[in-house]
Amino acid sequence: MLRFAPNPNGPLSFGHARGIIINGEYAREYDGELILRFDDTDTTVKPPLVEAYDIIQHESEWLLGFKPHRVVIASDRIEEYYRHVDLMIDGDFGYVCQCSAEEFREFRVSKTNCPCRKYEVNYNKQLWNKMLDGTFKPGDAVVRVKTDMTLKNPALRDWPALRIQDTISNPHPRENIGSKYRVWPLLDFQSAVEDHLQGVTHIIRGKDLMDSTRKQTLLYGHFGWEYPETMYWGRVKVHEWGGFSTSQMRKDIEDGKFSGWADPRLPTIAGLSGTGIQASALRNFWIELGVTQKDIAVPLATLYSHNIKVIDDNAPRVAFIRDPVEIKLEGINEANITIPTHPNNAEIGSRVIDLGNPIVYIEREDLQHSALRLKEFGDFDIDGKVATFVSKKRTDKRKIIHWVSQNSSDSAELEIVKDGELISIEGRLESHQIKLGTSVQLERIGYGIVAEKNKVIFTHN
RNA sequence: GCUCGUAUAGUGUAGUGGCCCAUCAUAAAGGACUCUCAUUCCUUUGACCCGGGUUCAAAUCCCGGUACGAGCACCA
Repeated sequence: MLRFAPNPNGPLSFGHARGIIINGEYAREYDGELILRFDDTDTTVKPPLVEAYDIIQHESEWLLGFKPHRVVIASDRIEEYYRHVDLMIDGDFGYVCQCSAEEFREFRVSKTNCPCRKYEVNYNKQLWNKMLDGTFKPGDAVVRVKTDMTLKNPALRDWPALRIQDTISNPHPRENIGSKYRVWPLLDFQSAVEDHLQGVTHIIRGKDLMDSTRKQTLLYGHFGWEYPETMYWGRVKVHEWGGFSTSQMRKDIEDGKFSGWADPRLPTIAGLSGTGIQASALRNFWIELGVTQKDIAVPLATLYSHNIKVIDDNAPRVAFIRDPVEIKLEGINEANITIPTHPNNAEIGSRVIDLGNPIVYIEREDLQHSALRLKEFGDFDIDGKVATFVSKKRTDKRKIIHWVSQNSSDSAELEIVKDGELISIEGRLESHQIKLGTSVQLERIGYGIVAEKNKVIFTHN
């Protein structure tokens, strides 16, 4: 029983894909189950985005190739967490602490017990009720787990389990939750209790959560539970992207720097899939990286190479002419020609090029040669804007170029992300009946995805 | 500062004491095929952080060093 637990403060991004894919893959491999859990217990610092709940479920399914077996939403489970606070106070391994964060920090550093620690169970119950009924305001009190203030690792000393949030000013965005609760669990407590309740047996997560494991293991000890088997992965940086965070992207989108979560410049799942990265390429990529604790920096080329393997066999070939120059063909007889859509996959069929009007477009850059071969058509000699037919067969080693006919092409746009900038290239795109969203290969340019009838978004080359 | 963790070719990764003059992928270079600067195929280059120790035997175990990273939030 595994789980992946994102904060729904935005849709999934590249890094989340690792979490869902690795956990999902282990679940699949060992006939286990995968829980998708929304850890939406912060309404102030990283408030959830109400649309994200649905989007994340769809994106998870897309990434995994199957639906998560169970979906759990932490904000639906608050009463359950309260119940465990009662158990914790009754068992005298939890207490209400009224120190400020700064005050407690000093106790943590000096390894001394805070004064709130010594109170009786009954007094703690009273204080806990004051947290719940609103007597205490945010910052006035917090529930702590009793560990040991002399523990070697400072992170583990009497760590905080629940705090008060101002849910009047910052209501939870889910309508049925809203301002219903003022006391909310922190990640370490919520996650620990929920993992036990759901019967999680294995946790695979980032190594930034290593101390979480240790904190939670101490709590499990108090409850008499057995902590799941845990593995960690290290940080992954993609050289071409640098650092990014969901919160920052959210801000940039709100500021209008990006068109939305699906902006092709963003390393979100929506952005990646929109530029033609396939779910199975992402799966192969993350599975290949595996679960090591090393911090790594990977080039995008690795992901692209996986993507090419996925799409090439079925990517129709299409011509797109950048910086097109009109050329008149002399000496041809055919009104149209038929050429294959894919060089090694005949099943994809063929395309018919209309030459009723003997005008074609080629890229300006190719015009510097005086002898050219129009691919799948014939050899031509170029003189100015006129191309004279020489031969159907190849007569020499002249350069082979892609081209489109005027009748069988439309003006179109190729959108490319380069160094974080969105660049639009105008040109002529071969007329086609390709379904939107299909990955194609623009001959001599690279792979792209048909976003609109006359707009292709570049994937990679 | 305290605590925890990691260290194999350019980049990733396999390898848990002898099958290792170290696997695979990717990148780079060269070549074959090809009516695309694509795909496919072949070849080449290229690595066990440093220093000690244990052992008949160490990439693999231990100690120290160094480098890098993470945690010490009333975020997740």
